Amino acid sequence: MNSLNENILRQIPLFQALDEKQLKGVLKSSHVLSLAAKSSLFERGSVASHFYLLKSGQIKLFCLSEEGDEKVIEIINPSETFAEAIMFMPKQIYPVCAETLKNSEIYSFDMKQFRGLLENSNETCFRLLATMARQLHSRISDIDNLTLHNATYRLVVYLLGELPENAVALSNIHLDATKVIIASRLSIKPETFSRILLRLSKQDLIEVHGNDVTLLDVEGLRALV
Amino acid sequence: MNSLNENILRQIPLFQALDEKQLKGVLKSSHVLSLAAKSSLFERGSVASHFYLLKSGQIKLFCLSEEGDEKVIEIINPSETFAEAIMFMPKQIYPVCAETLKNSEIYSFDMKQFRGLLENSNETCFRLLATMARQLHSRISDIDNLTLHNATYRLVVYLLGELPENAVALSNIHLDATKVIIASRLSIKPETFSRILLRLSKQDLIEVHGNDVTLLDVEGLRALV
DNA sequence: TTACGACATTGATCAAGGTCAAGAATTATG
DNA sequence: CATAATTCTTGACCTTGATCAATGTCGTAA
Repeated sequence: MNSLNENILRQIPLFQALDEKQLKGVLKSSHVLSLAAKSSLFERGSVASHFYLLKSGQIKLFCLSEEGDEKVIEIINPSETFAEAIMFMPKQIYPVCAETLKNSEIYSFDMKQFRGLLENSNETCFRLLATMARQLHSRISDIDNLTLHNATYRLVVYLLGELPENAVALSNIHLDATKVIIASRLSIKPETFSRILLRLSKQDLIEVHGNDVTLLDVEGLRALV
Repeated sequence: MNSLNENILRQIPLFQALDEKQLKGVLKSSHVLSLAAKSSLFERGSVASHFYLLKSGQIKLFCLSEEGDEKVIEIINPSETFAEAIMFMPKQIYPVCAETLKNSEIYSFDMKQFRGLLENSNETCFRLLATMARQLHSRISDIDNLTLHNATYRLVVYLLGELPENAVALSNIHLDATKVIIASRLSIKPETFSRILLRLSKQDLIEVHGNDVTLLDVEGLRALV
């Protein structure tokens, strides 16, 4: 079975507190979208009527300047929901753009309908509050990094953050997006990104092979931040 | 009557949906704090057990770097609540520091107690969701401005944002915080802030007298952004 | 296999804004 | 009112990371 069903929804925190009837309602008002890589899902400023759950693929949420420069706010990976917060914004308008980075399957949910459910599921409200609190914290942390720390710091923090919990010496990290995208997520230009990786390599802190980065000296990296 | 009472709470959106009994509960578990200017209310990383409503005065929420540099995330003015979102963060820890900018009176509310109320007031959940959605949007907009726009742009946007709705030609703006604080809010160094104001003055776009700024040419300013 | 396009690297140069230091202006305080 | 303490401004200089341009690498499709 390829289309959205109850079992899939039950895996997602936001939907876990819904009873069977509510879940059925969500399913009924949901749709599956299949988009090729580099397709737009929504534009900043357009009317927001749905929020989303990524089934497979990858999506970037980003802002554009007048000159066409792009800033990636967030990279969405499978089984993550996004754009839920807009349900409660004063204007029902997407504040960022969304575009697929890979071929993607996306579930969409009707905001109005879901808002209705929330009125009868306090626990789901709590889950949404938790989701939004996490996002808010993450954005504050982004601002902190942008304003109080330099590009190298941000990149090293990113690398260390990609380490699995059970980090051992010589841990390997796979960059699961092009370097241009990751650079933009960190607000670094691709050229600078490349130069920083080179410098860290020369200092024997990391080793880079394409999109695979080996952290040679985790302690040394931690010392930088 | 100087201390917190129902009438004050009923003015604040977050509390408006509570019934009388709930409101009484909130009052019972709340306290009033009086802090002189430049006092710390809480530190980043300390355990968060209360959220706050500013009665009078002014407070800055800010981050500190290892070197002691400061980034003001938000300036809190009277009848604004803050730190509510922490109730729903994975760790009950303040993610920023808070310090008074002026002598301040602050109401504090017990998070645990309020969370309990939320379980029985769906509408209050909705109000909190709306509050947090607004904050999230505001942080995203900050990131957009930081990464895609330069210091002059940010300052001009700030000035235009301070215009009252019914903006007329030659509108006057009062900077209700020291320039150092506003500069930090905009992530600009005080020296640069001062230079930008000077340049805008030379271009006859604004006129500065101490903390009062007259926008001489609103159209011209809008053209810059 | 080549040829094309996207992604990545490297070098040379530049500019925005930061830093440091001195002085002016404003505000608070005894 | 005088003096101290902030806050603000201005000048000279510097640093980070951006920009521009050229070249290299890799994967895909004809």
